[in-house]
Amino acid sequence: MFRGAATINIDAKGRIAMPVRFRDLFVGETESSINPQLVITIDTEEPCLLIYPLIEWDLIQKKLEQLPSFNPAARRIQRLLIGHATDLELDASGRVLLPALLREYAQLDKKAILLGQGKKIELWSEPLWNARRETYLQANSNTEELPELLHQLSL
Amino acid sequence: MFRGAATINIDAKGRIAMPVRFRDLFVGETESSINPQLVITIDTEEPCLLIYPLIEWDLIQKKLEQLPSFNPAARRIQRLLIGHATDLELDASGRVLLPALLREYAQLDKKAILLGQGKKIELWSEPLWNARRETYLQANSNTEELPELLHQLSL
DNA sequence: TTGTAGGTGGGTAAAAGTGGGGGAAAGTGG
DNA sequence: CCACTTTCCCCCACTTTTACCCACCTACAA
Repeated sequence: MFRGAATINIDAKGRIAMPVRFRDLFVGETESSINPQLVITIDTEEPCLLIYPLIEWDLIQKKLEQLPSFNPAARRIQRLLIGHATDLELDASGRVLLPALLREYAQLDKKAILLGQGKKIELWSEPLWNARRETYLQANSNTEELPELLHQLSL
Repeated sequence: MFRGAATINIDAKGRIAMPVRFRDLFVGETESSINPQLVITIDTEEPCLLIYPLIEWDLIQKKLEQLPSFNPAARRIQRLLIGHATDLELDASGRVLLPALLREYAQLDKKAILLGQGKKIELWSEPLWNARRETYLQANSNTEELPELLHQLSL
């Protein structure tokens, strides 16, 4: 289960080093490869990237493929998510090369933030995340907009 | 169950020593580690931090992850709470290093207050807590604003 | 006073993160 | 099919961070 934030640098080649505490959660269960395997794709609602362990992504893609083909919203989600999903492997020193297209989508250059989010990790450009975080913090929960589920939640 | 307040110092490295009477409540039940394990994250409504025993936090994170992914209010809570949640372990002398990002969020420097709050402990910067406490004390409960549940409460 | 336990400060070795050179592999064009 | 270019992977070296350890201080009780 992923959680927590980490600031990371993207090097001149467009690589990121996965923090150690996240690495174990990517362990590849395929016999073909020893290295941890992951899938990276875009978030359709925010300018950030989503990183899943390969096993998790497979389940999600299956669910996505079962959506009705003639529903436009479903097609949108399928094309965006599955269409941008890229297989990656951590190299010997725990790094991956981010595809140029995805790097561009999330406006990643030098400084970035990894946000653990349960089944996945989100990858944000640092300035974009800081801005997002600010607006989140200033908006004290509008309780009227919250789903019923949240009302029952006691932290 | 946590209760009561404790004043503590933050040392030059950003560490706090967990008071002994709180330590037992963090006992790690994982086989991987002997040391007490805890999770620390931010409070979304106040500039303070929340400290949970790992076991408790896992339950909360599970509930948070079940919220619908396409609901903005749910995403906000997930990103803020799970995104800032960090695993920590008490070291041999019962101390933990507070992540720099969280220290900054709660404006912690030298003097701090730990507030036992049932399932969790709150960590406040001392001046911020004193100010908060003042406003709480001056605002004698406006009984008309109290939710129905509170009216039925007999102390 | 002395012993013990909780709290504090800081040195240091090990681990994690970062940058970059060079060779292999893949892709491209003639 | 070969030559050339470009991408990317592996490796090494350096810097920074962090976990671990030890020593001391202080308060309280025997």
